[in-house]
Amino acid sequence: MHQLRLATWNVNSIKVRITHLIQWLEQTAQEKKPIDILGLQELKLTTEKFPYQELENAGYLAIALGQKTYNGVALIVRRAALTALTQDPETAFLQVQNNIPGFPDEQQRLLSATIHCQNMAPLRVICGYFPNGQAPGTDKFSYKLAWLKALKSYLHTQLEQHQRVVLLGDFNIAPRDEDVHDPAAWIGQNLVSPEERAYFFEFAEMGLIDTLRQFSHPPKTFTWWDYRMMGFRRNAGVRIDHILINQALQGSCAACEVDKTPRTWEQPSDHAPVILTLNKTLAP
DNA sequence: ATGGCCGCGCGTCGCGGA
Repeated sequence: MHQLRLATWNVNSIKVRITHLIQWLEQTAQEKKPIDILGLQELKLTTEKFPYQELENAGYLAIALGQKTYNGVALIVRRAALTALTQDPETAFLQVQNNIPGFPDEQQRLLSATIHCQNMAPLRVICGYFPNGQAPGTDKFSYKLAWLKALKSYLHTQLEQHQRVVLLGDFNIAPRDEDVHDPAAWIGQNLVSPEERAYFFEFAEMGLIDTLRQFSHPPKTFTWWDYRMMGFRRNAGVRIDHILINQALQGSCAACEVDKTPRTWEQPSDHAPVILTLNKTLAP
């Protein structure tokens, strides 16, 4: 294949959603659009309880960083997409980094690894489950801003150390009013506050590109819909799950889409996956 | 219509999510 697909999906409990995940991976493969690299968020279980075996049976290798009940992130990669030298669990994920160096945190929210796929220059993939923040003025909001500040500093060093960087995950930030179904109703809330949005645009100033906005999409393209109030049916959602790439990858960017299919299934996650298609390149 | 959903845990409600 001359293309590589990266995706992000907040599964809202991997234990509950493993069947959906496997089904989605199989379905996308059948459609000749296999997911090669996937970042997961909100595992809601400890690392040792992660369903490594189910994913391996489906042809995927995984690393996970979990905790009981809350948070938790994972990276998975399609074994067939890896190079001959990296096709085993020891070498599929290189330079693995748990959480943000220098930012001690009980909450498991960030996982970085370097991945070597066939006919593709190595990718530094950073998978994040950004704090929700509850509401401006709360302790959780202060924690969110502190986390974002630490992340920004980490991204600076990552961009210096790695040629090709992908930052994907549940950012819990809707960057602009067009990313919110009813901007007036959201004024004063988390996800849309000027402080949170400022970080998103600082990432842009650092050269990180919001890939969905590289392409045209219908108005009201969202990635999360409230379980309540028939949010999905009314398309009352927000766009908070993102895939950002650095400028070295911009020329390889072929498509970015939200896949709403799994959100229509029985007992779905409240988030839909986002998929980025890259044209493969070995050029420096 | 100002509230409606979902997942988790030692739980029969409260918390967190967004």
